[in-house]
Amino acid sequence: MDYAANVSERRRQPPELAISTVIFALRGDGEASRPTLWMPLVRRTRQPYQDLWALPGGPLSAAESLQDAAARNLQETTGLQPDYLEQLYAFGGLDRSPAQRVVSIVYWALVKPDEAALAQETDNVRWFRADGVGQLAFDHNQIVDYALWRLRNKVAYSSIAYAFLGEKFTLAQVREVYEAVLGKTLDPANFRRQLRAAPDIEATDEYLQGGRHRPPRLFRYTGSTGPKNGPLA
Amino acid sequence: MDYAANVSERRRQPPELAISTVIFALRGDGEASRPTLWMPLVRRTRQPYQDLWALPGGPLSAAESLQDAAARNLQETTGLQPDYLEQLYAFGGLDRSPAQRVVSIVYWALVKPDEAALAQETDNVRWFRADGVGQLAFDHNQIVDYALWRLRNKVAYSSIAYAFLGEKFTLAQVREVYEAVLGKTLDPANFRRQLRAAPDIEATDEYLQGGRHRPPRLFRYTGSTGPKNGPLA
DNA sequence: TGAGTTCTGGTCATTCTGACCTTTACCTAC
DNA sequence: GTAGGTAAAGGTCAGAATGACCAGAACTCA
Repeated sequence: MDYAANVSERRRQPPELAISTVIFALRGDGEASRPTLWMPLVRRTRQPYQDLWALPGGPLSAAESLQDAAARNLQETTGLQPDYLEQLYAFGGLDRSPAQRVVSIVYWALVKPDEAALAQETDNVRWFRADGVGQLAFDHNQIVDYALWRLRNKVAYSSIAYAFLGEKFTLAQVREVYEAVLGKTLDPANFRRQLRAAPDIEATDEYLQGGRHRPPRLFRYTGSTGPKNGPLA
Repeated sequence: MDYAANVSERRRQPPELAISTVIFALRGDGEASRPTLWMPLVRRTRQPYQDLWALPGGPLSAAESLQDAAARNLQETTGLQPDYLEQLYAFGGLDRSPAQRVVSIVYWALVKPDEAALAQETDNVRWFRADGVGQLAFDHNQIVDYALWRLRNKVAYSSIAYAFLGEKFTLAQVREVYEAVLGKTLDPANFRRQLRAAPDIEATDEYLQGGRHRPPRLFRYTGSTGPKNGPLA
């Protein structure tokens, strides 16, 4: 009965529009192991779901595009300005939020290591491993799962891996991105062969010093960054 | 000045939420040639863009999910109940509609030939070739282009082609779907080899009679229909 | 009966892929 | 300084997948 009352109550008001973003970055775990996927979350300071962690987001201002709203909100809540920002999905189930019905248009973003290092951790903003976020507010666990699914798919057929890397990188670093995202190890020699055949990866004449082994050559990505499959491209 | 006034006017009101759908079906062109992609459009009976053709759509009712809203609206405007219905994109540019700002969550659908044959053509609903829709209302040309892009991509790596076909079909009919969508001819023998290697295509012991050539065997698709990559799957 | 059509199965060369090996070049420990 | 460890870098090899093409089978129509 309470449920039916809630439903008919909601029926009177138009759904509210909100923007949220799932942000991915690659971070070295400890010192020894390989880098893994991380994402920043914000703590809810109000009901509902007070004190639970949630995706950064907020209402859509009337005078900005969806993408602009996502970028601005990201900047305000986490201080991040990602190089890669793309629409993920519009979530509009009836019971996503207990009181007012909310339709969330969710974006997903990839940030480079230097950008991720700048991001301040505050009491209400904390980075989590993507595979260990715990229970989140609203349906945000479902959203994170879907974003991970999209990321894993897209990394396999697209060139988004370089959105995780700086201007110059070794081929082993590219491989670490793939390994972290796909969750499996790849043969270094075969991986290298494929990348050397790719048209938009250019060898520099610099080498990365400091490892306890033969110094690897640095490469540069000359393809276009950012999402290329949107309706605007 | 007028423009600035419009913008500040819009700024006061929250954006309106609407649902639209791009519907694809395969139809035999004339008699001789191959089937091509078609889509139903509805005539605008009000301003803005009165008398122009537009995608079927309407406002989001407060008590139904996005997908349900798309399916219901589709049924009401075109009489169609597609087997395949998937979210395409959320369009939220500032100037999509001249007066009130509208955020449209767009779905795309694939219908089988028997379903498409049922669809009534009225004065305000007409089928168009997908590559010759002319000028549409709002930003619907851009939306159609994007839907076509998605369809062409997805047909290449997914099994959505069978959403265009009935229960039993010849391998040549499957090839015609690919050829119509991709816009190029495919080698019949090589195409057949690939389909025979696919796990979820099953040969029946029936043959299609009536052609002026050797009767082709009928096959059945045993995989799951409908979108499988959504956040709910 | 022969011509025309598509169905169906096959060959062949090329490319792509995964598994694995060898040499190179650095670092560190002795 | 020398030996051993490590990853870089390039290569081989067999099997799978792909594209181009050929030939017989099975129907209809003239």
